[in-house]
Amino acid sequence: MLLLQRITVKDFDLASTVESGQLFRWQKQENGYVIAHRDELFYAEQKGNTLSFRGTTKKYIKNFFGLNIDYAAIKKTLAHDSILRKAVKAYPGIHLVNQDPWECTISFLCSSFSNIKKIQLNLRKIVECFGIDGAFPVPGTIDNHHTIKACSTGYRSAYIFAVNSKVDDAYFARLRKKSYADAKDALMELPGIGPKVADCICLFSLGFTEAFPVDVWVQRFMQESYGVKKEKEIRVFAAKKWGKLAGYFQQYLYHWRRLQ
DNA sequence: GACCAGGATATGG
DNA sequence: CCATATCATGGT
Repeated sequence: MLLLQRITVKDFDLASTVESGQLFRWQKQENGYVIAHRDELFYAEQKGNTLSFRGTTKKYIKNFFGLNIDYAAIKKTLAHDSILRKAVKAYPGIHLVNQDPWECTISFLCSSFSNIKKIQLNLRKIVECFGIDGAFPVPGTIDNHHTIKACSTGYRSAYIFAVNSKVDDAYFARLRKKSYADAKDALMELPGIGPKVADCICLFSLGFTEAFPVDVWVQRFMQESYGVKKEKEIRVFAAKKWGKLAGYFQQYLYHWRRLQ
């Protein structure tokens, strides 16, 4: 309880940001959240415009939660579209989280045809089996196929095992320097990473805000609201309509439509 | 291009 | 208790 540092925030809501399906290693507490990410472990809570935290630095918190991004401007652009306005109004404080690309990759490899509860279970077990002192295992160390399967990852275990030996932190550093299209193409060469998972990694961990992950909920929304049905057409539509802001919109849409 | 497996969890009947 | 749905991908 002691020694909470404070940051004044605006246009930010911790709860909907944490619970909007971008992050998986968190636990809800009475007043806030314990959040684990890569080798960070911190606690955060919010009361009004005050975000309080302990266990990490102010710099990390600001970068992780995108607190220096001008969300008022993003939402203003968004408000031109009456359909999107509803989604944003419902959860006006959602931010995109700036994740570690390695943990993000493993997380979304687990996500295919799964659900948030189960992904959380998978990651909890992976950290138990392969991590050291509760930190997320470093690239190259999720290296036992049998154990990965014992983490309830099912058929995804083969992908996790293969990707573990194909990437490292330097690989992701190189991706950041590429264009969005090139980074996505590179990711899709990895086993188990298709367009959806590649877009999640691009959006949540590599800073490509034009990435527009299309899952069942986003697909439903896009069909209902704009009459675009096919996954590929949806991505083209979103890129044309929203450009660099597409990823922000996706996050509002996903959370809103899922909780309908 | 359509269909299908794989597998654990939660939810609705 | 059983049926169904779930932030997909790769193989046939």
